[in-house]
Amino acid sequence: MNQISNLLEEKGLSKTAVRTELLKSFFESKKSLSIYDFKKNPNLKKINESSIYRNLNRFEELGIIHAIQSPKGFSSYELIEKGDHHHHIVCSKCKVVQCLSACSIHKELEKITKKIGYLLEGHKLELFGTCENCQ
Amino acid sequence: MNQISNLLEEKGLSKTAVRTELLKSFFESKKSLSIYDFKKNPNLKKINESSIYRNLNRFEELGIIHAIQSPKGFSSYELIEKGDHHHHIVCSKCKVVQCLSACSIHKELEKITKKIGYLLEGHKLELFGTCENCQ
DNA sequence: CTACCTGCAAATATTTTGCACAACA
DNA sequence: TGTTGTGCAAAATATTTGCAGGTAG
Repeated sequence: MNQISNLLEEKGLSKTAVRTELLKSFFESKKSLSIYDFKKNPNLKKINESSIYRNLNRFEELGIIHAIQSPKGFSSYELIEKGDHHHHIVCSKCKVVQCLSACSIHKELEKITKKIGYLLEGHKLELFGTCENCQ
Repeated sequence: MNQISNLLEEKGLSKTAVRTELLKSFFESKKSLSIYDFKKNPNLKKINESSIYRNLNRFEELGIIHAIQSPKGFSSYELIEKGDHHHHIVCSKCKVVQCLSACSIHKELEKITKKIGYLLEGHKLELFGTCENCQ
């Protein structure tokens, strides 16, 4: 809980029930969370949606979380953590999203880009395929 | 144009004005297209949005295009292309975009995804770095 | 002719905004 | 006490659906 108070203070946000509950969700579940996850959470289900959206947008501006678009067309959010860089594969049929194990291609890409004089800083990779169930 | 007729026939779709115009857009512009691009296109701007959405969904089910979610929260679509597949690197400073030589990672990604039961159909990779001049 | 396709209008889903009241510092 | 946050209702944006008439094969 101290972690949450500190984070809010560091970012210059006042400590409110909504923000505390939202951040608690993020710290407790390491996966990405959407408005639907918050609406299922008993501690959050009676909080107004606009407050949730407003706070998520604020957290995003302050670099606490970042938004990713789910293939079904709504936003999900996850804590910005340094280090755990990895990618996702999306099933073309059922749209389920699965994490791949830690990214192993960066070194290889670095070699390719060095050849043409570039200094590689980052990359973004999205995979599309068919999952086991849908094949 | 024959390319479009053939594709429609191959997929068992009747040839209509809407489908022809949509596919023409995809073949002409190799970048991903959204509903906004179609509404700007003079040949498509008077076509009803629901027809566009219905056909895009159909094309997607049939494996002609795939949807990607734009970070702004709407869908964009692009042709699923066999063959001339390659990636781009964008310079963080001057924003110049350079093509990389033909993509060499697909086989490797296939191995990774096969391990978790997925049949890989495609991938999208964007690189960010600093070009020779800007370093 | 008959099945499929399209336009229109309405419904649904997701997110944002304005305003009045409430809580924080 | 004054600024900032929240709930509510309505608006804005993105997409889907039902139905009635039109078109392709």
